[in-house]
Amino acid sequence: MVDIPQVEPSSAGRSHLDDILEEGQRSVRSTRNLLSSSNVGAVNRGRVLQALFDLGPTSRAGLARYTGVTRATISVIIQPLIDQAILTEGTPIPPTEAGGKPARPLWFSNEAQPICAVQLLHDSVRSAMVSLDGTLSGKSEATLPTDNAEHIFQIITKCIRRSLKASHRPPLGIGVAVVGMIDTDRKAIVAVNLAPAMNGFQLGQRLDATFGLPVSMDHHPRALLVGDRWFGQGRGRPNFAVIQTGEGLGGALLLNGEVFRGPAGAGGELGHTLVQVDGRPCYCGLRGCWETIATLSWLREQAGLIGLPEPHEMNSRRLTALAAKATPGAADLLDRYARNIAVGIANLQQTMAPNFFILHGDAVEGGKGLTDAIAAHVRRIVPLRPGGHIELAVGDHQDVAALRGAAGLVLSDLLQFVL
Amino acid sequence: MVDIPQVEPSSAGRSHLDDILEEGQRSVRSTRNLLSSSNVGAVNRGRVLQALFDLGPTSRAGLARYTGVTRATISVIIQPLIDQAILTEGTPIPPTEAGGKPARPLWFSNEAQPICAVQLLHDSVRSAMVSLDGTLSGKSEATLPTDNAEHIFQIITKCIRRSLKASHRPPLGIGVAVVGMIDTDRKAIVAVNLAPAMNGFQLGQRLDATFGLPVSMDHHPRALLVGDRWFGQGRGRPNFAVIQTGEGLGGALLLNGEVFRGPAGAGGELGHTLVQVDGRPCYCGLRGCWETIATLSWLREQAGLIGLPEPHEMNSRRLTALAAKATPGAADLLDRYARNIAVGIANLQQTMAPNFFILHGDAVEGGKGLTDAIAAHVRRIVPLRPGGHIELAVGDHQDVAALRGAAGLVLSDLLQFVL
DNA sequence: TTAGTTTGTCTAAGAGACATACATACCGCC
DNA sequence: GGCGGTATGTATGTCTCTTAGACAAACTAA
Repeated sequence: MVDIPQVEPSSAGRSHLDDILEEGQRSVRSTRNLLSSSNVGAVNRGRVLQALFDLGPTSRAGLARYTGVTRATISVIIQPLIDQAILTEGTPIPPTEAGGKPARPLWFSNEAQPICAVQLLHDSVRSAMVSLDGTLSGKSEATLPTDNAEHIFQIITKCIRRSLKASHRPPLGIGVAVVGMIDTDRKAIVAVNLAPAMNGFQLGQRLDATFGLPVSMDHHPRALLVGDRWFGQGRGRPNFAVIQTGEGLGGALLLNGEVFRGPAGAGGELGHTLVQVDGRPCYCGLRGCWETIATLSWLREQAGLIGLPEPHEMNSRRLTALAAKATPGAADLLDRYARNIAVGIANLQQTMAPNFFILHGDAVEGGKGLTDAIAAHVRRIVPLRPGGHIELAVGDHQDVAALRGAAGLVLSDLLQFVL
Repeated sequence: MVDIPQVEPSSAGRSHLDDILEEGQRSVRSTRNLLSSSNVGAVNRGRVLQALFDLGPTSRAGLARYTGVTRATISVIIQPLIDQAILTEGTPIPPTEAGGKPARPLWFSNEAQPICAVQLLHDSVRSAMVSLDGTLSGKSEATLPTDNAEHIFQIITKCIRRSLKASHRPPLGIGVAVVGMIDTDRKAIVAVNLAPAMNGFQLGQRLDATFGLPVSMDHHPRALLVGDRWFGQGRGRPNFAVIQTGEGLGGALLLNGEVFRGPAGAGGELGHTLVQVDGRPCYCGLRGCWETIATLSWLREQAGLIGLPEPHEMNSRRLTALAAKATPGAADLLDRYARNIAVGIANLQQTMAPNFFILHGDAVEGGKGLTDAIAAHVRRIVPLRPGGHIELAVGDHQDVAALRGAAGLVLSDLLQFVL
């Protein structure tokens, strides 16, 4: 276990939205602290913004209906946000046949500050600016060395600087999605497979110090989750899960409108849940982890066993194509792969009942056929119960999803008005 | 699947605490509704009461420090609760060496209303009155017929009436712990094993109509969870899990201070998570459910296979005794049993990282030896990570725990001021 | 006796949502 | 064109509730 000293984060370079929402976060986060009248303002501002995100462009009256308050209240909350060019009024929408004054929809201003999104892999880093409606710009990418953490950090900051140039406004913050294990409390890297030089590196604190911006950081599946929550299929949903397949396996959960994070950001380590007691050995040292039967390495091994062509480069896309061409054994292997993936999803459904799953990673490449097969296996495994209709969906393309996810981390932190 | 029509619950016979806290629950529950100053009062009242629960008897000043507000605020919140005889002041506590005015500790009044707790099993019903400090009185029990739901309901109400006589004050509500599958939205029974007559019965609505009291209802593991949260080992903890073993397997989770309930109360169906793909057939129709390797029926079968005496009556207590007497095979079987139980706990830890587990049911009878063995297996299976120290504890005796749990359901509903 | 400390209460001020009334802007219809 | 109906957005006084600060009460230690 890597020893990680705790450091005070700087708070320089704060943005408008920051200042507005800060108060609401600090004390309201803890269940034991009482609410004060002044917190209410910050909390409600956050909720109105979240409602706007979930509904899309909406009039004051619409927001009032949705949030259960009077139109006057919404006006008071919205006005300063308009004054600060965070929101703008769109062109009035003609009323329905019933008549009435045209509604003036509110939405995030083009002038609003963007978010700097970073995706950190074991051998490369990618970054971009993400606007509040999910548009990417200023994409940048770099290969990472393996020698030492300082050198790696230099490359990362260079990459970020290139992206920052794409925006003439200072960003709201920097969101980092890391493919590896993270300590979300300390915003530090615990362990990245294949890149041991980064283990224990306080990336969050260093980025904060370098750019003077608030940093939000989490591991890859959780970033995909918040990306889908703000910009994708999960928009407006209070409960869903993200499952990422491919070389590894990961998951993340949104429960009752909140991103689930265990202590120090633990939880969601689905890849190493046991699905086969005394099963195949896993690289983690145990036997029968879900990873041993639902990743690409399993698929490649099986493809080799049944003599499919180029088994070492097998993946969902190729296997689906082979099955479509009626290659002997391909359809059967595809179904077994679907079943193996379904096992972990079913276990998660039994445990936490999110009811809605968004797939990311390799399995997405298998298309609707694979997705439907997985869904069918899940439904077969999970006994039906009231309110338990299970749906599977497919996430955005990996590249976009990851960066939007990193941006979503910042949004979640900013709007984390809880309750 | 049983079809369950929805019915409006009556709201007759409301109590003081009810009225006080009602407002805070209704609109604050949903994250999309905004807060109002008047909500703040209800929410804070709930939080102060929760703080008092978690801390034990505490002065106004102590509560103020804990909750981060001024003493004046606590006084304002507390005063009406004292006036209504929900709280009382205890004898003053002498100050420390530093001097100062003696603190007057606050605690729940003996005059405070109790809670009616009911435990419903497939063949019997038990009830009691539970005071706010967890004391049980007026215990009552009855065997249930199997013929039809109305008859069963009559017996249940008779049992409850006997318990109600033990209290001269009207209770805050009726809490029901059901050994079976529950729809918590509709407070209806979905399915009780071995008692199909009750399937689909709207128990909550009927009890409400009969007694004019608010009814809180949930399945057994979740009742144990809230029981431990209010009256047991989980007191004051924001995250922990309850695992119940024995004839069946169940679990429940407290996450970030809130009882986890999926849609319609789903979730925590740990017994039928897969831990052995293509494993032993389970009565649910699938193969390799956790239940197939970690319940008493597995233990009895294995005991028979290795020739232990009276295998059909084997349980943790007897097996532990046999192992202590160095009976051949007993210690080995006990360890395998511990390992099998640990598998499900480890999977839950990997998925949700509650870090603290309270065992209930048969495994408790195995004493510290079995508990330690389970803990050791869990720690072996789960890779260590920051903030991930795993602890196991043993719950109260089954009878007390279940009824306190049922009472805890009412408390949770009343104080459900969410974050 | 005096200074220091902690508890608990009182009062004025401030934040913020709510109810209500009102102006604005559109529809359909006579 | 005028009129009732309907929906949006704004202005005003009221209500709830926390906060800050002052103060009395009760105790310790020198």
